[in-house]
Amino acid sequence: MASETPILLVALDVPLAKHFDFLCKDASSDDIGRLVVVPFSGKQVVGIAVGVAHSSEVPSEKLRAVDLVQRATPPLASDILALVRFCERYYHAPFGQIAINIVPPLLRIAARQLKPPRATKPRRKTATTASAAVAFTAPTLNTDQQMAFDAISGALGSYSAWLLEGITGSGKTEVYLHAIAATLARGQQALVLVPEINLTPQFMKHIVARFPAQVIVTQHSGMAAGARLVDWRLAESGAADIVVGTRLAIFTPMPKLGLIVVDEEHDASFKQQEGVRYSARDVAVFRASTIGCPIVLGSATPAIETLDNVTRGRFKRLALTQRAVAAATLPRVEFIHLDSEKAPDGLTATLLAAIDATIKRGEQAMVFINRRGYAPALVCAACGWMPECRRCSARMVFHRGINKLRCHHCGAETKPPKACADCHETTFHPAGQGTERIEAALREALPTARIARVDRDATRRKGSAAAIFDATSAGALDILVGTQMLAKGHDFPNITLVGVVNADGAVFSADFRAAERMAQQLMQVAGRAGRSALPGRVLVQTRHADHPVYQALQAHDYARFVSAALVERQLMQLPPFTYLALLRAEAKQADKVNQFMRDAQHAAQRLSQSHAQADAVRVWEPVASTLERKAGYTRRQLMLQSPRRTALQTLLTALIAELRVSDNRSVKWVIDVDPIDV
DNA sequence: AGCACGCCGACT
DNA sequence: GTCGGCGTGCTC
Repeated sequence: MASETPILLVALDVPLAKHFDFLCKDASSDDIGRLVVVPFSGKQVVGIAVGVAHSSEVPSEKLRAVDLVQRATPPLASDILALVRFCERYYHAPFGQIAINIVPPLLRIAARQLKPPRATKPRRKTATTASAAVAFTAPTLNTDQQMAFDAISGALGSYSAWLLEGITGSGKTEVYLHAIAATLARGQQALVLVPEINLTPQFMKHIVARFPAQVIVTQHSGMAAGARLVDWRLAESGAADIVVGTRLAIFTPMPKLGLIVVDEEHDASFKQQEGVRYSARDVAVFRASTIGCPIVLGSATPAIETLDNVTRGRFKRLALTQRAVAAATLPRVEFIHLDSEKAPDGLTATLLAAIDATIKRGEQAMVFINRRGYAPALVCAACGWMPECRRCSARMVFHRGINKLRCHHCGAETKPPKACADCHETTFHPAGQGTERIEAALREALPTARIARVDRDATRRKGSAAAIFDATSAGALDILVGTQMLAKGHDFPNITLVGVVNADGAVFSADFRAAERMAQQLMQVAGRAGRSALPGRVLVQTRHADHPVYQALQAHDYARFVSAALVERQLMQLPPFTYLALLRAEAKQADKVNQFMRDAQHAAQRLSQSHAQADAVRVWEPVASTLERKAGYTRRQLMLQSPRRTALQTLLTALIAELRVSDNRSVKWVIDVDPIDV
């Protein structure tokens, strides 16, 4: 319908794959990418302008005027809009839901209050100015590091993708720092993505100390809203030289972006597991390729997909083979066979004796167990009944410190039962071990040892993890017990013993990626031992010492594990030999999800058959999700698999179109492209 | 998604 | 007699 007033096309944070039209008398194409406030469904909501038109298909009586176009601040840069478009196509998520959610929350709120957001004073980080007087000489690079740096710095100015593969302690960070320096010297900005857990004040101190005169900002979800916005602005204006952040930082506007680094690129936290299920690492590769800059993916234990990209020639491999501290040697890995030795409370006498000897020498030990709480279940002594969560298909985890049962999936908390629900007997035993129980057992066996626990429960308070790590560095602690929080990033030269209590469960999981994740974690944890001149030792309690994960660990040969895994993946036609997408659905009533899944499966099969043979997409049977019931919802998933990415994407587009028009209001569903847990 | 409207069950 | 459960319609 023709109209004299221009029409602004606005993307909103709704799960609808469309934009909405609003009247806006002074709209122009300059407004594309601007935040706007519009009346929508009876409320004012924040949207993003995606286009301008002279007329609208929408009947004129329905059209309403925008309340505000936020012109006090710059619109989202066109390369960021292009990044959102890419995610829309690749992850099949509505443009508006992606675009609104990448903007700092404060900007959204400020827009809604119809005020320009408070002007932000550019400021230097306090740590930056404080250390600005300190002259710092960068350490000289060893041969491997120098070759890696030469390759990357020589490639600045156009797209290239590098896997920087180096064992723990081989000095990847030093290569990043040199490459960042070379980028800044060209007048460009650098973006560093790190796993959630690595964005510690210590890590920031490290990078700030190295670039004392530069403006370094951060972007992660835990930041105060004001600081997040200030830092976003500094990045967007070009005033910030370096942005360090977690996965969401990949969407930070940076007009002079010249280098992207993804540290620990294999880390699962780069994949968003709710909402828009993007992989920040993969989006980063796309961003580098479109703006034309190098991307460096660093890891001691690269993802199998990343290694496959090297094989296919998409990424170039740079290997660091020497440990940066010359005297440091690789730790010796030994097994304690749980078949032949008892482990009361999870710890064998052999491991306890080794820990005792270590701390008597004045060195430190670390005990790794990938489970929080005291025991993963409570079991009735008479009949074997175990309390489960009412809303999830999972056992309740016993937390002795607070004397509660807790569901690790929905957060539900109850008191331990007085009597068994089945046989009414009143005696319960804790079954299995968690960090709390291992900590308690260590305190009992080694009463004079100074012990700290590092897991999500023990480090909930801000700064408490940092305090424990500081105390460890200062020698005020003898033993650290914890989950994979221990695996990352920290360099404690006095830790010479690492105990792995029991990782067998993950190694034999139904999820084909669990073994890969455990291999990566164990190599990381083992790397904590012997980072200085003192020799390190890793003791692994297991029943399956011959498993490829453990054999690779012992040989310090991740590539060997990868070879074994690849044979299996090829046999089963799993990634990287095929591409996967999951349709995940949940509903309160099981029959609703079941019906939805059957319909979706049939639709997918029909669509798959209408394509040529070469484009074949395999449609699996719908199955229960790993956690079948979660927070009162029954969950199912349907796997789609194809050797050709385009075939899979074509089918997904067609399938989603059908699901969107079909009547399934009571079912919540989402597409997960390149899922990391299946 | 969020919200309103609308029609059927157990209770202040 | 109502409060409230969630089915479905719609949002420019």
